[in-house]
Amino acid sequence: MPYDPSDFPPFAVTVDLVVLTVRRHALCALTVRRGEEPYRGRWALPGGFVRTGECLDSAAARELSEETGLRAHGEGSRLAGAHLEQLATYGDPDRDPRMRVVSVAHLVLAPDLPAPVAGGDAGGAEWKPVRSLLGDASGGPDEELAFDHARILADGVERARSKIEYSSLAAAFCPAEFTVGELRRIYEAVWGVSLDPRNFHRKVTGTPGFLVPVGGTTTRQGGRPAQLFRAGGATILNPPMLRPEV
Amino acid sequence: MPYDPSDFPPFAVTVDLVVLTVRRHALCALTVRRGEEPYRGRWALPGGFVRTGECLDSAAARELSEETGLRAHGEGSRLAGAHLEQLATYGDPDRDPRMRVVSVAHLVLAPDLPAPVAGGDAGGAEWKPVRSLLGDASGGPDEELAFDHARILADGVERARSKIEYSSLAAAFCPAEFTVGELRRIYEAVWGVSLDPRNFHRKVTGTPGFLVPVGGTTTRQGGRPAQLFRAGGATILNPPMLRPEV
DNA sequence: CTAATAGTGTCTTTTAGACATTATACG
DNA sequence: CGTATAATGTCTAAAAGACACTATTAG
Repeated sequence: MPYDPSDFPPFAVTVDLVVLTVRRHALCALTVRRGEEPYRGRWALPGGFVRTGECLDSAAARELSEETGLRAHGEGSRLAGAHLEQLATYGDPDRDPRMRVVSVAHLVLAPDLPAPVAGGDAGGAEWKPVRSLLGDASGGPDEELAFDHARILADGVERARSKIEYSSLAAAFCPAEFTVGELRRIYEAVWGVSLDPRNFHRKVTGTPGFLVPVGGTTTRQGGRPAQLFRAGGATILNPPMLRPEV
Repeated sequence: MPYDPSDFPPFAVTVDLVVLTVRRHALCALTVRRGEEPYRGRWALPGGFVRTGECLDSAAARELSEETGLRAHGEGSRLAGAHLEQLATYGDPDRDPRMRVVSVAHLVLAPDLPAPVAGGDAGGAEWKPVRSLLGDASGGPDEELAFDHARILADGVERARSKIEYSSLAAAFCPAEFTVGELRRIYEAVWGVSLDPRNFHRKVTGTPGFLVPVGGTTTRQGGRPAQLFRAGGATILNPPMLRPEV
């Protein structure tokens, strides 16, 4: 088929970010308040246009940095910073009432940030518990996100929940050094379940390459001091750590 | 941020299809020969522009139907036809030398089609073994795909390989009614391994909702007649069927 | 008959889940 | 001291892997 510019309809391409973290035992997503119509005053996912000459991942990393100051790294690397990966693309013709916008959503897993989020071009940014944005078995959401962002967020949360089963990505929610108990509380918050601390300890310390002891100990949680670990090089967990059925 | 049309650079949005099937014990992908520059005469993945007013999945289903005559159905349903899901989006600025094109790749898992593929606007369509398109441990590819389609294909193959571990999607490669042995040969072809027929039989027949006996038997492969099954309603396999390590 | 595939069963090893016990901090 | 968390160990049940054996077809 010919690539005559008159052949194709004009599209705007944006990146939207599902930025997840665990704060106070709850899975939270980064939201920004919209300053413009439509959906003025409503909460939305951070995002923006892809620029000319910019690839999709760079646009997502740039938006992330603008909104949070986090530096992202891709699927393979294990440096400090947040994990970033492409999530899915949303392009229903009427998802934006003004024009045809195709949004390439990205998923970011970030450690709990010390400073509350700020900056960027958004009116205000806030961590909100996922349950208040999406609702759960006991009720609907407290606040409806703008556009189709509730669906994007739901897809991102499901991706995160399923991906920590088969990979060591849960460590992306932790600071560079963390304890087994802190990692377990990540799993519990993301899955919304309770895990047996002893079986969890055996599982993660027995999986080669998942955790690397770093030598020190800490007593952040009170009680007996815990060993500190950092994330190992392994990215695939085999056998996986499966979610409890119920 | 304002959505002034002058603010965003113009993009073309296409869908590309990774259509996989298993033919003669080999995982194969659908390719079309390019009739235009660039990459004239090279093999490429089927695809085309997303039309105004058309959502991404519809565009992919339309392209699939035009290229193969297959009717697609989404992730949930289990009707006759092929499985279609979004794979990933590729938008590097220089992936197409003529203009900025963002391609939303989709993955299709199809049963072995009786008729060789034809039709559509492509010069010719052909099933090609994935190993000849991507190469393997023993060597590089026999033919280089156009654009970044080798990477897209590789991502689609990896998605298929990993998804049949945790879901009953392998049945999408089979006709409506199939035997346990046929399903096993699907796994063997997709993963490129040999599986123990007895353990495989125990695993798949012992997973509730995976296979539903349909009553008849067949002797397609020679030997003792095998029971016929159809895909059950279960989409998630728990525990999963993990790939052998080596 | 042999060859090929289907289907069932048995044994061993690994892993998950439930839970006891000890260790080391804090107040 | 009691309480909280960490870390290790023990027992059992479930599942995976290796493999013997029988069943039913084609030729």
